[in-house]
Amino acid sequence: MAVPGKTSRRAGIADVARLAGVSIGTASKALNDRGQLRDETRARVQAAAEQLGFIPSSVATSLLTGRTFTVGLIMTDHHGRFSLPILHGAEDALGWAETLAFVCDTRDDPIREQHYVRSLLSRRVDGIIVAGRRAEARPPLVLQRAPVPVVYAFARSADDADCSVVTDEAGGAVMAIDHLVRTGRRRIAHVTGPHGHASAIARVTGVHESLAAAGLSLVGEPWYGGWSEVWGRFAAAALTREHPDVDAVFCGSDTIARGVADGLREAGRRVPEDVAIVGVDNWAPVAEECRPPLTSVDLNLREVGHRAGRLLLQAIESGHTPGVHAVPCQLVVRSSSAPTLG
Amino acid sequence: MAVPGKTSRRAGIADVARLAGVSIGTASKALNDRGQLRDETRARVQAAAEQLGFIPSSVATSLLTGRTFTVGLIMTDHHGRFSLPILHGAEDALGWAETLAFVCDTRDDPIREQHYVRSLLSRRVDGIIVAGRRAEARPPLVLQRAPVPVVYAFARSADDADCSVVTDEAGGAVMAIDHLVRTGRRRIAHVTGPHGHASAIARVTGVHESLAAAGLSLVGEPWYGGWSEVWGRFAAAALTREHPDVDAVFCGSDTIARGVADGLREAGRRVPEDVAIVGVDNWAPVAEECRPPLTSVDLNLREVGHRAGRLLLQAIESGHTPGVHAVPCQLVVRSSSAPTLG
DNA sequence: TTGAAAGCGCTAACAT
DNA sequence: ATGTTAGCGCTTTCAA
Repeated sequence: MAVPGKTSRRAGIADVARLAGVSIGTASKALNDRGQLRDETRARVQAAAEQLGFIPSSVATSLLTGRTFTVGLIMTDHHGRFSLPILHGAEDALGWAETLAFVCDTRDDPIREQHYVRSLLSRRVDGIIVAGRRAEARPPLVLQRAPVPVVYAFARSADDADCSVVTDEAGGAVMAIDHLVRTGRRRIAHVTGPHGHASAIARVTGVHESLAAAGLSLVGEPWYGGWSEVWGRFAAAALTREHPDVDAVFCGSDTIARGVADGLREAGRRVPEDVAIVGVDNWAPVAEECRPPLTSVDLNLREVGHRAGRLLLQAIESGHTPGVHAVPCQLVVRSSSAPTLG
Repeated sequence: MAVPGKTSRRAGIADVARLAGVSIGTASKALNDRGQLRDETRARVQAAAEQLGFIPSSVATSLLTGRTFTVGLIMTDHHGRFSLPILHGAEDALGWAETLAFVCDTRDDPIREQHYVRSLLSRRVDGIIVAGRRAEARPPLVLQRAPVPVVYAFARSADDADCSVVTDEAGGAVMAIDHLVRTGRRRIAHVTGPHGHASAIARVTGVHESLAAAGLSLVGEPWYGGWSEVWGRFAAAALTREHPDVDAVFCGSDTIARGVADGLREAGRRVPEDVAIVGVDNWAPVAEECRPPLTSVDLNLREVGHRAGRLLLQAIESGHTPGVHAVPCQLVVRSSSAPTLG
């Protein structure tokens, strides 16, 4: 009995043609449903292809057509909290293996990035998606005069002639505040990440805007600190001391929010009865394990990736769509912001 | 002024040759440092290539040589907690853009997997890495008679003639227990995930083995439950009730461990003074935010990926290395298991 | 030292 | 309805 499952050489279209007793050109037509062929011939060729386990080489057709149906996906955050959803969204848009993505983790190192870009260009990718790590704009990719479409996702390009897809961070903050106001909260505080961080700034803007529209104002100043739980706990303790009447806290991240939840509980406040909490990221491992589970603003990164993928395909096929495209956030309500019981 | 940075068509070697005033063959030799050429000619060609921003097409050379310097990376867990470190390790092994990886997220769907495999084969990848989601063996990939090397990472192939790289789960448990015993703990309990889960089973085996070697035995039976914090909190409460003299808990995951830490604290036990805790995964967002920060068994997934990448390259270049290759775990000590103070 | 030509696997235009 | 041929961009003999 022969060794199953392996042949020494991969079957090419020439082998298929030979087995089917036709010319290579005829085989090509039969396999691609083109030209005028007798049904019997078509069937015979397809049977031969089947029998040989023939899978056409896309490298040959790429050479021919100039299109590879591959894209590069450059990611800069190696923990993948932001890049992965973007990747998944992009995969959706790229049609599940129609177009395949080379994933390149640059670890935020420009040298490595340049290295990867060159490698991608040499592989003749049809386009490149750059998935950023933060809300700040990033310098555009250095393409060596190669006319390859690029779409920036999450972190927009500093050059507005480029095409970028971002989340509407300020809009997310507006959603959070509106939700709190609509569920009866009036004394709302804001605990967030480092001063000067673009995401923090955008959210603070949204917070003020939304509160002003409701005729309210923030309890105290925004509390700037870090993105950690320990900062959240610390802030909660200080907050209840300085503003005992606070009835809601909007946090710049789920991690901070979880810290705030623990801090409030330990300060004797009930969540959500006494104080409601809303976070940002809707990051399951944090939002769902929080006590109580966290209402959170989802950044819709998957949709950002999907949009980026679609814009990239469009750029490849019809043309460039410059500008910054904002994807709205989405509020996911859990127990931490249930309406006040009273 | 001309539009900068873009040319309508990509420069090919023919353009370089024309600009340098040599034949295509000569240009090729000059650019690849082959053959016998006058230094001046070589320099002239390289200058021309530089000027045109020429980047050789690897699709042409792939067609020629049959090697694409690409691999497929199939991942099955879309949150990426396991796949991402594997990807990073593999990237290291694949030489930072020397060989590029197509990332395929199958969402654990066999149909999608088959789809991706076909797509990868048509792109003539040199090999495939399959990054599994759990410790259980998985059915081997269905390759349509294509002689493409495959390495399974984390979840081994059910066929032992395949090449798999896994973590030494039992060994990791041994490390945890040894650490606890060496730091003076004697009454050790084990709280883990679902009964029947392969990872849980392997760790329990290691636990018993290691305790027996130290002349000890487990406090009670292993506590099987879920992988969540809430299970950890529940287990901690029950554990302190049933075995008040427990002085250490080894947990099947960091998430469980964090729950246990909170549960113990709320039951009035001090961690690590009264009870030490060790988790598994060394997952930063959990291990570092835990109160106190968690000692944890690192699964070394990055090394698993690295090893898988190296084995794949080896399979491509020299030959197949069948069998299951185990990568040892590594204990990362933090405060939750500091030696007893008394 | 350089140029010319064949060929990698495939498609498409043209010939039969 | 089927076969033949040129050529995608490049490397590599072989000839000059």
